[in-house]
Amino acid sequence: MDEATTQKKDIILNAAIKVFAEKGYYSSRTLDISNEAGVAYGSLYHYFRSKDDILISIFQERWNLLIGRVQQAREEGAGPEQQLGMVIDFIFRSYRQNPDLLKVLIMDVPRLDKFYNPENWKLYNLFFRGLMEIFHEGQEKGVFAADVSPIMATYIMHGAVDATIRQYVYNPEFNKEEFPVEEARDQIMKVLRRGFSKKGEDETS
Amino acid sequence: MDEATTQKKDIILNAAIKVFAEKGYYSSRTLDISNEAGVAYGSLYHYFRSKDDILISIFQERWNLLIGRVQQAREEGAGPEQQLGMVIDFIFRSYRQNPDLLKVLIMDVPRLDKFYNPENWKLYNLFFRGLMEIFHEGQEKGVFAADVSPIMATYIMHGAVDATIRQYVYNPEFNKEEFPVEEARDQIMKVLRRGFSKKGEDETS
DNA sequence: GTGTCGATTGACTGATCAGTCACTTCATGG
DNA sequence: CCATGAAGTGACTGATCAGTCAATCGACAC
Repeated sequence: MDEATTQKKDIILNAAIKVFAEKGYYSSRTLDISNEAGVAYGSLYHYFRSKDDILISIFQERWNLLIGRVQQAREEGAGPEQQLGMVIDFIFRSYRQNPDLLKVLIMDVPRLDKFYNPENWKLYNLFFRGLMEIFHEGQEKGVFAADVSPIMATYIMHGAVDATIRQYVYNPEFNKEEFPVEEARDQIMKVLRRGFSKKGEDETS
Repeated sequence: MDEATTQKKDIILNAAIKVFAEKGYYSSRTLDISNEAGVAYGSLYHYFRSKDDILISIFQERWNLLIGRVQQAREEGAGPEQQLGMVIDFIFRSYRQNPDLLKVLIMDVPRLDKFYNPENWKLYNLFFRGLMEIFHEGQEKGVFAADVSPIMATYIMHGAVDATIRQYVYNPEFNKEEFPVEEARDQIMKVLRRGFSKKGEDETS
């Protein structure tokens, strides 16, 4: 795939992110995407097999970025707590930079039947695998409590971040101005640090 | 609305939950729903205005149940921690009893454009309001840390539960047999109790 | 100047489905 | 036993759209 092709695909993908975020996947017309991208309707099908393929491509491309960041955090973060903080921070910065993308990844991708194939599951779970490694290392180093399974810790962390961003994206009653993303991020980190901490371990049955 | 009408509506709603859970809202045909319910196609439109109306009715009816349970927990739970536990326990028990319903509430309802009207937001946020009261009381009684806002605590709790149930519903790589719901529930409670606990408050900057 | 081939175009088509509606059946009460 | 209207029926329709395809463009080679 040459440079020009990659660029054109990217233009279409970014247009699709915008359109999907605005109207939701099923209400979006492929014609809307081609208009937004400034290409002919038929060109979409030159670069992608189908509408589904466009959505799945968005996921695959951007999810790989996320996995890369987890890897980077593993390598550069001083300790498990810092590594966790880096991942959470990256997700919130991604939201600030491109709320539309997060909306699509959180709301549209998981609703597509075709998304659930072995290839995508593998990719999806790679992110969780990276997080689990962080928790596992934290337990071995005696930083994180040993009585919480890394897999549950992973889901709890992911859920906390996911649900919060959902509020930013959808809840009109949630005051974004009075509650900036940075504040939300810090509070989540605070709760998770305490929740996973070794120090609290003996205090609950 | 007389008894017979209520019953018939309920039959249709339950059939719809099954169909939506199986194929997803957009891939479900209204004909599938009438077949599943054992009523004529046209009858659906006697009891409901539209396909959207069916999905929203599912949400409204069942969400009111959830809100009632939060209220009940507020009245019967000994302390904030117990009350929180009762709510979490109710959600996990709902999943065990009717996984299809949870799947629809988590995945299909939030993806419907028509869902996002003021009436539904109000109902949706009533649940969060109830949870916030629990956290607020916990802070006043000195059980929960004062430096985590009740609203964030609410989202974190909701997200943790939501993300975990999502794994049960969707992730084929997640081993449900080796990790029963009760275990997941207990670990979430453990992490949240520690995370929100007053005792950990001074240990993080 | 001419040939080749991938990129680009958008009008068209075939299939799909939510919702309608004219009709039938049933229950109730006078 | 009839009248009335609510409940129930399912064939049909009108609108919608994803995806196709035959035609055109344009860049590069020889």
